[in-house]
Amino acid sequence: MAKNLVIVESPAKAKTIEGFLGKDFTVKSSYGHVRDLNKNNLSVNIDKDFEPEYEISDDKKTLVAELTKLSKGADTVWLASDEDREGESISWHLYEALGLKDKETKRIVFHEITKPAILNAIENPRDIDMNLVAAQQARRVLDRLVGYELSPLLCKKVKPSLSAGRVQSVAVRLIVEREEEVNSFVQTHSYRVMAQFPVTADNQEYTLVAELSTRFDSEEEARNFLTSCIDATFRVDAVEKKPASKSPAPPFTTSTLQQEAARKLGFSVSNTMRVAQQLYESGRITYMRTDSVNLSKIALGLAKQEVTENYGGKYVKTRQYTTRTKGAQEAHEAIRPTDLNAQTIKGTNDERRLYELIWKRTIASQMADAQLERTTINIGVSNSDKQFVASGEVVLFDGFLKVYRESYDDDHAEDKSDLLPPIAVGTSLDLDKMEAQQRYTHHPLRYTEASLVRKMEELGIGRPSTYAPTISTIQKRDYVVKGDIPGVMLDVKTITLKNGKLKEKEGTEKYGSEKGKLLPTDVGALVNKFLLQYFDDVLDYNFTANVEKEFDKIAAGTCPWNDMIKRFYNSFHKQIVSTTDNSGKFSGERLLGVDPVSGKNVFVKIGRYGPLAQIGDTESEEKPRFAGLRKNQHIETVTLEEVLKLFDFPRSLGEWQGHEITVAIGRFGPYVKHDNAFYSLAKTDDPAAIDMDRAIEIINEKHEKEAQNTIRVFDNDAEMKVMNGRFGPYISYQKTNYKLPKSVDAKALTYEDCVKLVQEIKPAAKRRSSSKGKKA
DNA sequence: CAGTGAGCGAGCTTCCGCTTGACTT
Repeated sequence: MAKNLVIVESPAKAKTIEGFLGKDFTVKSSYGHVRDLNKNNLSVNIDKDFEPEYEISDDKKTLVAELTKLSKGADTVWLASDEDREGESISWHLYEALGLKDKETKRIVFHEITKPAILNAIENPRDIDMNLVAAQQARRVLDRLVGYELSPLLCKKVKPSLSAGRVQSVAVRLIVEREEEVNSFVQTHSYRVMAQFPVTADNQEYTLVAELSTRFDSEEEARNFLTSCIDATFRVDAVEKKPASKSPAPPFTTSTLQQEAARKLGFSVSNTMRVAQQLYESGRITYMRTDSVNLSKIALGLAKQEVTENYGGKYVKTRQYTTRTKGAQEAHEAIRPTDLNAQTIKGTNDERRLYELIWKRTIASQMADAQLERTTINIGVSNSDKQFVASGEVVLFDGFLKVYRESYDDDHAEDKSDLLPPIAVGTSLDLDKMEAQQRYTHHPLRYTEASLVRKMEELGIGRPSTYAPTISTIQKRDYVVKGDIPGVMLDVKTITLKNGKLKEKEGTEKYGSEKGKLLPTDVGALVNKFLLQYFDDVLDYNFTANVEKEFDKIAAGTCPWNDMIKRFYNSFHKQIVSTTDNSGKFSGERLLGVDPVSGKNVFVKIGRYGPLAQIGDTESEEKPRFAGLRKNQHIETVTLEEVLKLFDFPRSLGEWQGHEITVAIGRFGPYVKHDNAFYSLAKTDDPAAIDMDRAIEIINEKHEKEAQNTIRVFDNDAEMKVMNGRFGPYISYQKTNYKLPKSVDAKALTYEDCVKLVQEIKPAAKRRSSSKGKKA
C-alpha cells in the first residue's frame, strides 16, 4: 500500500494530480462533503449551544469505509480539499469520519492544478484551520434553522410541501418584485425626430443620419417642428472627435459563463453546467464551479504565445484580473481551456460551441485594448435653437475585438458603428427626409435564468455550485415558471417631411414581447408576501451580505460561532412562534363578485393544491363548490366571468360504445374520460368546444399511439406487455414497469421469458415515491 | 399522473453547499 494518501474533492482532479506525484502517493476523491446534518430532523441541538449532529451521508458510507481502510495503511494522509470555507470543513469532516490522528495528517492547499503548485503545496503543509471550520458550521446551522423552521410554517399557513430558505426565498422575491415593477410601470410616449442628409465627400456618397437632441411630448409639437423645418436650412455647427478605448472582459467564472452561454448560445443555466462538466471530465477545461477570474502563470504564458502566433505581438497584453464579486472565495482558477493551443476540440455540438466560447473569452482577456474614435456631428437648424446630432464610431485598432465581444441582455445596448462622412464645420446640408415617430417607453425587462444568476451574484446570494440547483428548486416548488410574454401591438404615428411636404401615417408596432423569462406564479407571489410580512429581515437583500460579515469574524477567530447563531436565533425563533400562534391561514383570497345563478359569493384563492375558485362562503352550512384555475389564469387578474365557466365541467357528451364520455379539467389540464380511462386534450383544443366526434378522435389517437409502442402482447395474460418507451424497451406487468437490459431482444421474448424477467429485474422506481422508497 | 379544495390533526416535509452518476416510462 502507498505511503501517502491524498484526498481531494473531485475525481477528475484526483486523476490529474496522481500523475504529478510519484508511486508513493495514492490520490482519492471525497466527492464533496462526506458528512452532513440528518435530512429528516433539525439535527441542531438548540439547548446545547446549537451543537450540530452530523452523520455520514447515505451515499458516502462505502466511500468513507474505503478511505478509512486506505488511511490506516498510509503513513501520512494529505487533506487537499479546496482552500475555502467549505473545503476546510470537508477536510475536518474527513478527519473526524476517518478517525485520523494529528501526527499523520497534513492539510495542504493549491489554487491551480499544475505540478509545481502541487509540489509546493506538499512542501508547505499546515493544520486544519478550526476557525474557518467554525465559520462553515455557522453557515450550515444558520441555513438549517432558517429552512427547517420557515418551511413547516409555510406548509401550515399557506399550502403543503412548500419551502423557504436564505437563498431561494430571496431569488423568488427578486422575480416577484420585478413583475410588480412591470405591472406598475406607466407607459408614456414621445416623438423622436430623425433626419437624413445626403453628403458627398471624397467622391463618395453618404447618408448622414441624425437624431434631434430633444423629443416632443405631443403629436402637435412634433408636427409644428416639422412644419417649421420646411423652410429651414441646415448647417454643421460642430464636429468633435474623441479617442476611446475598450478593454476585454475578464475570463469566465461560473456566473459569467452561464450568462454568456445563455446570450450567445441560447443555453439554459443547467445545460451550460452539464456541458461544462463533460468538458472538465475529459480534461478540456479547468474546474467549472468557480468565482475567481484568476489565471495561472502557465496559462498566461500560453495565452501570450497563442496570441503572438495567431495575431502578432502588438495584439498581446498580459493581464491579471481581480474579482469584485461580493463574498468570492477564489479557491480555483477562472474557467479556461487546459490547453490554450487547442482552439477547437472534438465532441458533441454543444461541447464544441461552449469550448470555443471559453477559448475566445480566455484569449481575448490577454489581448490589447481596442482603440476607437468616436465622432459627434452637431447640425443646427436655421429657424430653431434645437440641434440634430449624429454619432459614429470607427475602430482604429481592433485588439481583442478580433476574437471576442461580450453580449448584453438588452439588444438595444449594442453599439452602433455608423460610418460618418468626413465633413467640415460650416458645411450646409440638404435635407432628404425628416421623420417624427411615436416611441413608447419600455418597462424593465423580466429576469432570464442567466440574468437572475447575475443579480444573485451581485447580492452575494448563492454560490457557483448552487446557482443552477436554486433555479430548478424555485421552479419545482412552483413559485416560478419559465415562459414567454407575447407583448402588445401599439399604435405608432409617423409624420414624414419630404420634398417640402408633410405626410402622416398610422401604423402598429409590437412592444414588450419577451422569451424564456422567469414569471412568478400565484403561489410564489403569495409565499413572498407572507415572508415579507412576517420575516422581512431574512428576506432583506442584504441579509446574506450581513451574515457573511459575521462568518468572516468567526473565521478570523474574533467571535465564537454559536454566539452569532444564538443572537440570530433568539429573535428569529420568536417571530416563528408568534406567527404560528397569531396568524391565520394565508390564502390570498379575493372576492370576485356574486354568482348570478346561486346568488352566492365567488372567491379565488390558494388552496391545498394551488389556485382555485370557490362559489359560496367557507363558513356557510352548505359545502362550497370548487374548481381549480387554469394555468394561464391568475388570482390577481382573473374575472368573474372567466371563473364561472370553470364550473361548467365535468360536462357529459353522451354515450359511446356503452360508456359515457365526459370532458373535464383536472390537475394536469383538460381531459376526456371514457370507460374509466383518461385522455388528455391537445393544447389547441378548447375544452368548452369539444364535441362527441372530437372526443372519439382523441380516444382513438391515444389507442393507436399505444399500439405503436407495444412490442408484444400475450393471449393468456392481458396484464403482461412488452412496450417501447422513451428509455428503451420495458415490460409492463400488473401496472409496474421493468426496464429490459440491453442484452435482451425484446421482440423475441416468450411469455415464460417475461415471467422470469419480472422476477429478476428490479422494478423501475416511480418518481413520486422514490424519496420515500429509498428510506424504507 | 387524473376529478382534491372547509376543519380536525397525525405525520411528513423542508435548508445550502460540496461532489457525481443512477435513474426516469
